[in-house]
Formats: sequence, structure tokens, C-alpha cells
Amino acid sequence: MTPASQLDATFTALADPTRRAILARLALGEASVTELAQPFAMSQPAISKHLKMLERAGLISRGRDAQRRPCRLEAQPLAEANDWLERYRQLWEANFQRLDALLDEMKAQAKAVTDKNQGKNQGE
Amino acid sequence: MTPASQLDATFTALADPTRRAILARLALGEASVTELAQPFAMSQPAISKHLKMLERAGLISRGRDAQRRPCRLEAQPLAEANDWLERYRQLWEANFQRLDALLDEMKAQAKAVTDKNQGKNQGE
DNA sequence: ATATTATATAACTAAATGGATATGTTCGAT
DNA sequence: ATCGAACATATCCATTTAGTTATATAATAT
Repeated sequence: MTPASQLDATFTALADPTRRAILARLALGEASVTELAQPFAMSQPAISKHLKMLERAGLISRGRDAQRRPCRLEAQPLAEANDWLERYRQLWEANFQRLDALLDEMKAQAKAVTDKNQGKNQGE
Repeated sequence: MTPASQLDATFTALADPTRRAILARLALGEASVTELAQPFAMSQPAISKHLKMLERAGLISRGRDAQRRPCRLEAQPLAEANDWLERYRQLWEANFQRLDALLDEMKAQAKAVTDKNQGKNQGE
């Protein structure tokens, strides 16, 4: 799987609130399909489909315990999604800082104009 | 917009490689629609649709400069997605540590059995 | 006024998603 | 051998997505 398509699959998986809840639950430890389904007002096959998507995306893997198919988190792809966001967060913050700096500059200039026109500082 | 559906929209937006590339480009600063479209082998309306999704998800906003509609990043929803992942990363890592601890324990036990059976330590 | 540039909207298509119900399959229990 | 539990698969449906081409709108340039 190409890195891009891995990210596609990971973010697609994260786009559904049911799947995010399942992942959140699995962050606490393994769970069977029935256990995972229990909180949701949704049929068991619907949950199985979500789990299949999560498995194809590599976000979970499954074992075997009698009839149970315990699911567990696979953290790697999630870490990559996290990395993607982290990598750009720096730039977004830098952008924010530039914007902040610009606003400060505009504000200072406006104030300077006011001061000049009025000959005194009336605050803001 | 509920926090969950904001995350839905954000992760849905991030699930497409074209949109991720657009966001990556915008992390460097504002850009017009044409500029954003230029790297892609895709029609202009296709890009406009991607931008519309990004805008509806609150990930970008648009200004006006003559005929241009410059797009700029809105970092807030991305920060929330980042937070979601960060929040669970801790737990995933904790899981890893538990797994490591378990493996260490099993290995130690296996070694103890070996030692007991053979009366000496042959290493591993 | 008209032509050009930049962008948006409409209408259409194919494929993917998210759900349902119905039916298989697998494995332990009786 | 059969029953029940846990889970998967099949089929169906409505909606969304991602792209297309064709056309409309908005603002500038001539």
C-alpha cells in the first residue's frame, strides 16, 4: 500500500463516528465483536462491516478465541495519520503567528494615526 | 455543528489525497483556485468541488481579490482532529507498553522453565 | 459594449458508503 | 448429532463521492 493510500484508508476510517468510538474502545484493550457492538443502536452486521473496513485499513487485527474474534488496535497507521497532522501543525501555527503579527502591526499603525491626529492617546 | 460531526467532516476532508495536497499547499500561504488546481490532472470544476467540501468542513475560508477567490487555511478544525488523535495516542502507546511487558514476562517465564529443566542457563 | 479571465453551478455517471434483513458458517455445549 | 452463540456473508436500498462536460456568473481589460 502506498503511503498516500494508507492515509486515505486511515482518514476514511476515522471519518465515521461509530468507527472512532470502536477505536476509542479498543484503546482500552481487546474486545469481541459483540462487546464492541453493544453500545450502538445498530445491527451486528453493520458493526461487522465497520470492523472489516478497520481491518482492511490495517487499524485493527483479529485473533481467535473459541467463537469469539477478539479485535485489537494496530497503532502504526494511526501514528502515521498523527504524524501527517503534526507535520503540518507547525506550519499552521507559523501561519497563525504571521497573521497575529500582521494584526498587531495594523493595530499599532491605526493607533499611531489616531495619536497623531488627536495629539494624545485615548486607549482602545 | 456538534463536535462529533465536525470531526466527521474534518476526517472526511482529509481522506482524499487531492484535498490533503491542497491543505498542504495552503499551509504555505494563500492561493487562488487556479493556482491550487495547477498541479492536478483534473478539471477546474473538480477542484472547485473539493474546495467547496473543504469550506463546508470549515478547513478553509475564501476572500475576494478581483476575479480571484483566494483560499486560506482555517487551522482550528485541524487542530481538533490533531487533538483527537493525540488524546488516544497516549492510550495506544500505553497498550504497546502493556504488550511489551507481557512479552517480557512470557519470555522470562519460558526461560525460567528452561533453566529449571536443564539445571543451567544456556542463554537465548 | 464586448471579450477574457477566474470561478461557480448544473446535470450526468460510476463507484463507494452505511444501513437493513436474511442466511451461512464455526465452534463449544448438551 | 444437534443446538445455540458468535460472527460473517449476501443481497438490497438510499445517499454520498468524485469525476466528467457544458454553461453561467463576476470582474477586469479593451
